[in-house]
Amino acid sequence: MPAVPRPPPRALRPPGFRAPHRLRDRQRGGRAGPGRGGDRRRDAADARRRIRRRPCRDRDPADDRPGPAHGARRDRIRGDPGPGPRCDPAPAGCARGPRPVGPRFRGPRRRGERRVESGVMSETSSYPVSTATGSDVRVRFCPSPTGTPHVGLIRTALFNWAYARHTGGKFIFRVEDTDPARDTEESYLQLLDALRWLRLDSDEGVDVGGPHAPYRQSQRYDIYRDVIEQLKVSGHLYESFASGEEIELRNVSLGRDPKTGYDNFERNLTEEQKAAYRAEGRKPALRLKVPGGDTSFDDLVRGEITFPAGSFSDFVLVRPNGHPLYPFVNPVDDALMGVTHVLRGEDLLSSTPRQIALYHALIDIGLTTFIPRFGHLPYVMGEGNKKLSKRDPESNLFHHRARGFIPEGLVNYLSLLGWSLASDRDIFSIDEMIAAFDVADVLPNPARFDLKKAESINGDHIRLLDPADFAKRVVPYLVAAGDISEPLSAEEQAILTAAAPLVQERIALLGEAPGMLGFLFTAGDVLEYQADALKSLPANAREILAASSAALLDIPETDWNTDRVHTTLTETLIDGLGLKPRVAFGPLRVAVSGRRVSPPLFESMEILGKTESVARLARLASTLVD
RNA sequence: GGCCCCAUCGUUUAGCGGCCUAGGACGGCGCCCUUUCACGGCGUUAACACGGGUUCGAAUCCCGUUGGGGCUACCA
Repeated sequence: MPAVPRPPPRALRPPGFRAPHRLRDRQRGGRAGPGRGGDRRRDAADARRRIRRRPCRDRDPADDRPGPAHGARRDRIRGDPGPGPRCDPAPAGCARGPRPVGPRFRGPRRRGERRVESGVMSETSSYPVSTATGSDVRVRFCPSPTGTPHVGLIRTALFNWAYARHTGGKFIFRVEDTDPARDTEESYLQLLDALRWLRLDSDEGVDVGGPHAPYRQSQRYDIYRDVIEQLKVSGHLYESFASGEEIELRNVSLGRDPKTGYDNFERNLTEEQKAAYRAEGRKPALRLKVPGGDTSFDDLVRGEITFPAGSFSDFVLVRPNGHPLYPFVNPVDDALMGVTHVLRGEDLLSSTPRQIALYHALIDIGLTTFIPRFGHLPYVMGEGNKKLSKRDPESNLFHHRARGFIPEGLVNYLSLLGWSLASDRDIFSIDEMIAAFDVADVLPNPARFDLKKAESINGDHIRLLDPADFAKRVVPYLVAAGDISEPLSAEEQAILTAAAPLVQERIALLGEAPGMLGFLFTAGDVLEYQADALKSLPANAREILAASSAALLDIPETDWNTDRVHTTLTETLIDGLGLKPRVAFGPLRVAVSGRRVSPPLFESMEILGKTESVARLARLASTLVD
C-alpha cells in the first residue's frame, strides 16, 4: 500500500471529480488567479451542455436561437409546433409556445436551409410529420437476418433503444426477412442473442410480441397483399412490364446515358398495351407513381436535406411474382406500427425521398396519418477509409464477445461512435447514457471502430465490476480454455474466488483471464513453462530456487500467507543473497506459473498452498541441469 | 455521369460568433509507483483540408474548391 492515498482510478471517479492539473495551473498562473482558466472554461462548456440537455427548457426561447421569423418558418415547414424535443408529454413548465428550431438549436447553421428559401416545400408540408417527443415516441430496429451481427448494425440498435428509453417511448424489434435467398434462421437467432446479451430489451417485437404482431415480415405477406391492392385501386401503383435491360436499351436509343434510369414511360399504358404484354407471357412489376417536385425532410442528425425533382423516378415495389420488396415493406410496416422516428444507417439516406413518396400514398389511402422523422446515423468505418466490412472480424459482434468484451464496455464504446456524453468523460453506465441520449446530438461524420480504445474502455468497466460478478463472468472463458469444466468443484470455486480479484485490475478483456489464471487450475507436475519465461531465468536460478525452498519450508503450514511468504523471501533473497528483487523473484514466478507474466507472486503462492508452491520450485530447479 | 452525405490531433470527440494560447479520451513517447506484466499517477506529443466572403471579431455562418464516402437493383 502506498503511503499517500492515490486519487481514485479514473473510472471510479464521481462525475464531478477532477484531478489537479498542476502544470497547466502553473502556466496559466499569470492570468486570472492561480490558473483556473482551463477549469473555468470546461465548467462553462459543461454548463452550456447541461443547459442544452435539460429536460425542460424554461428560458426565454429567444435566448440563444435564431429569430422568430426563422423559427416560425421552420416550424411551419416541419409541421412540428410541439414543445421541445426533450419534454415529456405536458410536464409543468414546459408549455412554452413554439419550440426552437432544429434538434441542436444550431440556429442558422443547419445545413441545407438555403433550400427552404426557394419555397419548394409545399409538396411535403401538406403531409404532416410526426411530432412525437416523449412517451409517444416509437422507434424500431429492423435488421434483415443475413450473416452475423455487425457492430455498425448493433450501434444502430443501441441508438434506437437508447432513444426509446430516454424519451420513455417504445422500442420495436422487427425482422425483415423477405429475401429468402439470403436470410437464415441461424442469423435470426444470432440477432436475438445479440440484443439479449447487450440487454437491449424490446417493448414489442419478434421476441416479446405486441399489438402489431407478427413482427417477422415473412409472416406478414397477407397484410402486404392487402395494402398493395388498396394502392392499386387508388391509382398509386401501376404495372410496369419493362425489364432492366429494356430500360437501359430505351435510354441508349433515346440518346441518354444508359444509367439514367427509368423514365416512368409506362405510367399511362392503355389496357390494349397491357394486354399485348400479357399475351407475350409477361407479368408486370408494380411501380409507385412518385409525385413531381423536390422532396425535403429535416434529418435529425443532418438537418434539412432536399432532393431535387427528378432525382429519382418511379420505383418497383412489387415483383412480377407478387413478392413485395424492401422499399415497400419497410415503410408499410413502419406506418402500420406507428413508428415515429426512423433512426438508421446513412446508407439509406438516398432512399428516404422514395420512402416519403410512398408515405404520401399511404397517407392518401388512410393507412397512416403522418410521416416519421428520420435520423441517419453515420457509418462505422474500419481500417483505412472504408466502411467496416462484414468480412472483417472486427465487425463481428460475437468475435468481440468471444475475446472477452463485457456488455457494459462494448455498449459504452459503441455509444461513443458518433455521440458523446460529456467533454471530459467517456466511461459511463448505460443508465447515464439513457439519461443524456438524444439523436439530435449524434454527429453526422463517420466514426472509425478503434479496437484499442474499445478495449481500454472495456478494461475500465471490468474494473468497475463487483469482484464476485467478475469471477462469475470469467468462468465461461476458463471453461473455453479448458482450465476447468462446469460445474466447478468446491476447490476450483475457492481458487477462483481468491484469484479473480488479482487479475480483475490487470486485464482489459475477459479472454485474458485464462492465461493469467490457468496455472492455478493446472497440476504442478504438468505445468508447462513458456519459452520466453524460461529464457528470462538468470544463471543462478537454481540457487535462488533452492534457497527459497529451504526458507519457505520453515514457514509453518498455519502461517502460510501472502505477508509471511513475502517477508521470508525478502529476507532470504534480497537481504540474505543481496539480489535485486527483479532478479530474485523472476525464477519463482516462472516456477509457480510457468509464465513471465502472472498475477502477483506471493498471493499466487498463498492460493497454491505451501506444499504445492514448494513442489513447483523444486520441479523447476530439477529441470535446470546446467 | 446524375443525386446525396461528410470534413477539428494518428483515432474519437469538445466546440453552437469573443470564454481558443483549440479541451478530453484512446494510441505513442517519457517519468513515477512496483517482485514481473498490468493497473494507477504525472507529464508530453499532435488537429481546425484549402480559397473566398459576411463580421469589429470565424474552428464556428455563407459560397466555392479539393478530398473522402454513399446511392443510382425486380437485395435489405
